Amino acid sequence: MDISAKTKDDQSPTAGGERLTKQKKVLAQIIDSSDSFQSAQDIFALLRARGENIGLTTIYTQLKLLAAQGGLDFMKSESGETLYRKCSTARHHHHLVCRGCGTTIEIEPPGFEEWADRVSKENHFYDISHVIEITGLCEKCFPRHSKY
Amino acid sequence: MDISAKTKDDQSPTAGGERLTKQKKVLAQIIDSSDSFQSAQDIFALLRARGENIGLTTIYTQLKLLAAQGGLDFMKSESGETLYRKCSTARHHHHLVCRGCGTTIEIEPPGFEEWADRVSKENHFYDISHVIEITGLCEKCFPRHSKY
DNA sequence: GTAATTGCAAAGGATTTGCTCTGGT
DNA sequence: ACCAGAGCAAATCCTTTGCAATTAC
Repeated sequence: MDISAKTKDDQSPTAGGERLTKQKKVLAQIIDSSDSFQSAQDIFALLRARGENIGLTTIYTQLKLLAAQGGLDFMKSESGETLYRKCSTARHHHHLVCRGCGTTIEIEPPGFEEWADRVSKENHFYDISHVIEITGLCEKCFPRHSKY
Repeated sequence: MDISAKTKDDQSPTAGGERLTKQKKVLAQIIDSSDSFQSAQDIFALLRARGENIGLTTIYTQLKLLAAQGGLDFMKSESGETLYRKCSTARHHHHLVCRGCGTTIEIEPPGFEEWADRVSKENHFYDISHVIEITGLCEKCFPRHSKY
């Protein structure tokens, strides 16, 4: 039971170095060449078909990693799969505004940008822009916050 | 191999009869008394804690059934669970508008209303209302749809 | 009595983990 | 050589299915 040498939380920034493997290149290429959302399984199947065999585990690991680093957008499909797509460059924030005192809180609808992109594309709309505005009364401005 | 008698798609309205079981009542009560989204597992745990033991399978079955009949709203959590909540009465539509010719297409951001409710509640905002506006150029109004 | 329903046990499907081997630098 | 990364096998988690026992009507 040697528990001494286990500095598991070695978060040294840009520590030793990240390695550019063949698998990473292939994945990067696939992600980059698609504008739509794909699941790890999708990519796995695609690669098998294409001849190149990369382990499912690796795909899962890399996609998750990339998403965590903010390099990929992701969302859940209705069937339960996690779908990934290259990051939408834009991405701005939206706000929750109190119509009483003007207090503003920054909010981020999960997957909204992606959804908007997709719906727009499905309907053949281009050069998109959007606005989300949620207004309400904050705690201080709300008459009498009995229940809730 | 008797495939004859299988009228599986027996959609006869109020056909033979649906049975009101103890389990269904309990579930209805639980769903009705909560304003937030809960997973089958959540409800299962809740019931165990409360003493009443209803099978997980039954909970899954009923929730899915109710959702299919439109009696429940549902969404996927980030962790992959399906969350259910009693139907929101309100619910209005939003639009995708072409700023060139004004063409309007009705759209429905999946889970947006629920999300807005939740974020608002989390930030202690009440008496909420919101607007979503996506504008763009439809196929006819877009200069030259080269790529995309 | 009879079909609808329950719920255990087991199957399924997505994703993660343990761990050893491989390959990048 | 050294360690990040690959990937097989097995484990997890949520959900569905098979099916015998139960129960509402």
